[in-house]
Amino acid sequence: MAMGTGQSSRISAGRLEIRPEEHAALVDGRPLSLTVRELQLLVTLAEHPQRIMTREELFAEVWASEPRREDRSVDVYVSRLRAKLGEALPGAQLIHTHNGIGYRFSPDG
Amino acid sequence: MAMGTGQSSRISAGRLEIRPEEHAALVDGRPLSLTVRELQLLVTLAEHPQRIMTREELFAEVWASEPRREDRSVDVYVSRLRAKLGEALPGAQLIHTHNGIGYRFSPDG
DNA sequence: CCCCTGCGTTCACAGGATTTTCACAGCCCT
DNA sequence: AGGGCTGTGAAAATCCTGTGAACGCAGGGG
Repeated sequence: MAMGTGQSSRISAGRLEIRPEEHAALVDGRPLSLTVRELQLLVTLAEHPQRIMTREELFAEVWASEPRREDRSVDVYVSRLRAKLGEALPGAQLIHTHNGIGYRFSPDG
Repeated sequence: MAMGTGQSSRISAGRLEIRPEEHAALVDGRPLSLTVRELQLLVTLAEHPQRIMTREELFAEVWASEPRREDRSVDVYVSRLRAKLGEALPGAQLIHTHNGIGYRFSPDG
C-alpha cells in the first residue's frame, strides 16, 4: 500500500461504506451528512479497525497538529459522529471507548 | 521505535496476544476491554512466563511503589483480570496462584 | 471431629478521574 | 445577513481505583 496520506480507496464495515476520495460515507447506499472533520475522523478510525488509537494519533491525523494538553476536540467529534452513526444504524456500536487511552473502530459489535 | 524499559513489543500465549505499545490485549484478534491497571498487570505477568512473581514484584512494576503491609490491590486486580480473560477464553487458566508467594503466568494449561 | 487460623477470592462502595454532552461564540462561505 | 461548521468551557454522566469486609477453602491443634 503505497498511499501518501494513508487513504484506502474504500472501507466497508457491514452496512457502512466509506469512500474517502468521494468525501462520502454511506449506509445502505444512502450518504450520511457528515462534516469534513467528522468524516476525516471516521476515515482515520476506520482505516485501522480493531486498533486502539490514542487521542494524539487521531488528532495528528485529523487536525494535522498536536493537541493542547486539555483538548477535548476528539471527544466532541467522536460524540457527534456517534450521534449521526447511531441515527443511521440504530443499535450499532462502531466506536468503542478505551478509558485513559483513546478510541477503537470495530466493524462488528 | 524507541522501546521503553522492559517492554517486549509483543507477547503471544496461544490465542492471546499482548501488544504493550498499543495498549492492547487481543484474543483471536479482538481487543479485550481492559483498564490501564489490568493491562499493566497482565503485561507484567506475561513478560515473565512460568515465573512465580511475588506481590511485591508485581506491585513494584504496576504501581511503581511499595505496597502497604495489607494491600489487597494485586489480588483484586488478578481477580478482575481472570474474570475478563475467562470471559474471552473460557476454560483457560492463564494465571496460577502460588500460596504464600504470589502469582504465575503460564501460556499453556 | 470440630474449631480456629491464615490465606486468597470476590463483593460493595466511596472518592476520584475520565468521558460525554450541551451551549455558545467566532468563522468561513455563499 | 444567514446558515452551517468549529472549537472551547463547563456541567452531567460514566467508569476506574483502591479499600474494607465477607466468604470460602484448607490445614493444624485441641
